[in-house]
Amino acid sequence: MAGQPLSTVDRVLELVDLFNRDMQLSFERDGLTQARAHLLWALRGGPLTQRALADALAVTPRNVTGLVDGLVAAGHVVREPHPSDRRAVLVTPTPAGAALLDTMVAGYGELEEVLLGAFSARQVRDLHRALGVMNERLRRRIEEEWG
Amino acid sequence: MAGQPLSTVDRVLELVDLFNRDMQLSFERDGLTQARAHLLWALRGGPLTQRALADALAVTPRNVTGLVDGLVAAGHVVREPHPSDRRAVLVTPTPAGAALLDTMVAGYGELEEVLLGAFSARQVRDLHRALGVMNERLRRRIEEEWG
DNA sequence: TATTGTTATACTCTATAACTATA
DNA sequence: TATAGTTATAGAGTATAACAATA
Repeated sequence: MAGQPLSTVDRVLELVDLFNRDMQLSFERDGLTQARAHLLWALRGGPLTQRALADALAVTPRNVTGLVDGLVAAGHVVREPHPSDRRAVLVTPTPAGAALLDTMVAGYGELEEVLLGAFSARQVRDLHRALGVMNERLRRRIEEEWG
Repeated sequence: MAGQPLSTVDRVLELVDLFNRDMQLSFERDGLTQARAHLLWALRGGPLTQRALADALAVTPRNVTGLVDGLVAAGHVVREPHPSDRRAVLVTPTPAGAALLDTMVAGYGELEEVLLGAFSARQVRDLHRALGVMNERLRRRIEEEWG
């Protein structure tokens, strides 16, 4: 293992690991677990019902109940009645939660800077395209192999 | 959000998501959870003590005990006495576990094929280098920001 | 009837702390 | 004393199944 040159996929895997580590550390600093941060992130476009959150997070409704409970207890979100469907609740960030979302968005921009800082515009464009192609292939492979 | 062009970091994040999804599906097909697959993967270079596994997986020794228990019950690994240290155990793949490792290695090669298939040698080289630079920066950022 | 969210229950992964057997 | 691994205990995330309220 040691001393062997890394394959390109190794480097992608390494990037995945580093990403996860960095993000988890960020979330912990903000008092969020990864799962709760993920849910909060899903609200950056506006309030969602728990059902919509379950779909967005690819997780069961029961699971969303627990995550929202935690975020409510921490003061990051509130449950509000849905205006037209009395079965549903809308999960909405509190001001504190919205501020946290802002810092997440900012950290996101900073990450872009860190990762792409010293590349030329052309290199960034090529990388952007290559990543798009890889994503598309991986998506197709998942579709074909796992339905 | 919808319709907006994806930034390069968005594409990296998307790749991370797809990777995790694909791998988790593979592991489930092989009867492995993600954590157990990770441990088994760490054994691809040969047997390790549980202490070494705890370090490799960045996890507590107690946790390794549980994961090894599960893999032993499933017949993927065995605990063997360490030849020179009677406190330690060596975790070794069974033939079944080794076969599983082989399929993991093969799937890895296939992934390389899927992801890089239609790129030119030069494009792959550029991508390889870019990923190396990004990894290095992310590693440094983590080091600086989180110690 | 179908859907939204909850209660009940269980399993996996993770952590800390106390302990045993060895080094 | 220090290290390898286990037992004890606890908490978070996840799932399925049964249920109530509403559509």
